Amino acid sequence: MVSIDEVARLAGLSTATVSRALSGRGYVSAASRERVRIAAQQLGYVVSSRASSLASGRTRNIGVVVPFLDRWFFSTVLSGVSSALMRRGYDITLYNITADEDVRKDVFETALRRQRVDAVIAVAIELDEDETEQLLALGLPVIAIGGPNARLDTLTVDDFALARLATEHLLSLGHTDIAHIGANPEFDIDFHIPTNRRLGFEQALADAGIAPNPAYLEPADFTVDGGYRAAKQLLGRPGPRPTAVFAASDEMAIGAVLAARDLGYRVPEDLSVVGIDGHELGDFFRLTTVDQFPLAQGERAADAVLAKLESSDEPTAHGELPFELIVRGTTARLPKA
Amino acid sequence: MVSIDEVARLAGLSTATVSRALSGRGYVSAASRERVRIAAQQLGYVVSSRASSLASGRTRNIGVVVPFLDRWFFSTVLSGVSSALMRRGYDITLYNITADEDVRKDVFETALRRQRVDAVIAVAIELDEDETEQLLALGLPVIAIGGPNARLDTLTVDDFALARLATEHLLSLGHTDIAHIGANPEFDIDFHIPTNRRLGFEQALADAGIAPNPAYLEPADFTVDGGYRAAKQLLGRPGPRPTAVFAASDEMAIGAVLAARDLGYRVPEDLSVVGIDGHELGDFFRLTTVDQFPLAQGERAADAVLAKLESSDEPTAHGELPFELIVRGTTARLPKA
DNA sequence: AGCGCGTCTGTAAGCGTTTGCAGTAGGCTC
DNA sequence: GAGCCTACTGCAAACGCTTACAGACGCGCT
Repeated sequence: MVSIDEVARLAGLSTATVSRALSGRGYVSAASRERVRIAAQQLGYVVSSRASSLASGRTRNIGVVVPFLDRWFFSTVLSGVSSALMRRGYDITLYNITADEDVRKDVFETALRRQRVDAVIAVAIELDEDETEQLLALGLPVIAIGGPNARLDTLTVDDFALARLATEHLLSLGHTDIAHIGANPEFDIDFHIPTNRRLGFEQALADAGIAPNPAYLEPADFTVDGGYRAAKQLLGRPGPRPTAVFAASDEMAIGAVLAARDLGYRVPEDLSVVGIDGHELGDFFRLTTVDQFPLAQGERAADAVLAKLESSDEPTAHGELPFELIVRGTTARLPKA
Repeated sequence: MVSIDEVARLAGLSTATVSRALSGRGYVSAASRERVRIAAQQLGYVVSSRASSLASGRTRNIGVVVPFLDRWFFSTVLSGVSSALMRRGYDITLYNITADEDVRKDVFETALRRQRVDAVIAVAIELDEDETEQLLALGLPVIAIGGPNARLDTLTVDDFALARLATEHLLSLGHTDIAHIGANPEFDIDFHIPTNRRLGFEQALADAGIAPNPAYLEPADFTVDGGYRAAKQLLGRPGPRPTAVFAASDEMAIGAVLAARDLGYRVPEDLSVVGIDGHELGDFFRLTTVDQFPLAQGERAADAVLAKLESSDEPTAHGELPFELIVRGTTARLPKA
């Protein structure tokens, strides 16, 4: 491995000047800068992050904490984070909080404290008091995406508003018998996203003067399969059936579309379906959805964390993330009886 | 940040002994070990990876190079890598090779050379000569998954055999008019996976004495949509139509199933469909597939790289990855005319 | 001419660990 | 009792950078 001394020797300068030239800190004459550049290039020198970070306290590395790697939403956010950070010359190290409690504990108590990262991005993690405290105690800039947390700088999408928008879209098409696939009202107290979407849904109905129908609330687990089963229940039960379904995720919405088809209902003629997310398969299924631009969420989080890193005083505040109704082919006007 | 000196003071020992006690290297009496444990625990001490890696040359961090983060296969492999490594106390830093040539160049020329990682896992990257050279020049253990590379230790799944197995499954059900959705024979010279799958398919047909029918070869881009379009072409064209389709990925197979349904063909009665991968949605669609266990691939790569790290002489050799035919509901016996 | 200032450079002291080496103590063998 | 070995410990020198500090120089000012 070639070290900074060799570059200094070849450039005929001290290591201090080489360091300054390469990092862009402090005064270096244009001539020296150029000689350093050439020498470094010639030797194929790359600064050792080990030594550099020990000496400077900066690692040029951001920790990203995610609950899942193999689910579309999270890997898409991660992809956004990654592309924004790599562009700026930062590396990213990954902390995958799994269901395993020991691993999770280890991440907060040990892994994140190894001084490997300059800052942390937490993606859609429901953090308890202790974990929030531990993140804060790192003394590093932290940005959380989703799951509002009063003590952390958070980028959130307004799930309540998202759900209301999706529901209002159905209402504006004349639907009044609208079902919701999503949170289980009995079990979702601790997990905000599904709950907020359900509440937004209910608010939209209330605003339209429609009383909530408990039979039109079907819990599901945010998978295609879950959405499929839920929709089958909603549509297959004897008695009145909904003319529209608002699913709390695109994957469930896709499941609902497939369930409707399997039961012989046409989408959107017999059933309108709207989802949330902006899933990559949405286009294929012509799914109407409220896109929350997960790739852009990742990029914004990366930008925000770098901004905090560069000027720690900046009051990053709590950012609101954009969303947009994308009307495609799975929703239509309620036919006149 | 509490340092090793404070632990040493509290334990009444030298920093050297503390270091040895915590790392488990060299002689330390049981009593000292215990005192160190307690002192470290009490102070909440965590070794600084900055200092530790500078002094020891070990980072306890593995670099993982992936071409995509937001595609199911890659994020699943990554998930496997991550869980296996975290379990062993390793961190993982991510290098996402995007389409952007500059980023790709930067990863190989700079990012990987920052001494941030002890070893590298390259997932399904088609490496050219230079890149292979650069990986080797790192002087680190490297494991590649997929894309056989004679100069690197590689874990490969035998795509040729996979494809042959899938095809033989269809043959054994009595099908002879079998179409393939996958590689474009004209453009796939540089990308081995699709090509090998096509060749395996053709070999199986040849072994069964069936002449390849160029009209039954439909290129597609490995997405659901691509599979859908390809299947529509295959089934919609006037003239003879295939009774079975072998798609080179599950996502394309799912597209094919949906296309068949949309055209009014029943699966599997009118058309059998088999895919490759073991995609998470395969179960939902009752898709017959050849599973290649991507999660396990990631875990195996992680184990292999750690094994190389621990005993560098071990001849890891070129490992073959397992695969298995999973027969579900999209394939059936060819009905007697 | 003398002064202050901005620019540039080098010297050397860290940064927080790990580890080679030397030293001690105790137990064995002869 | 000498000699050797093993188990344990501490001292201090790395590891490869960054940066505070100080010195040197040229410039414009008084």
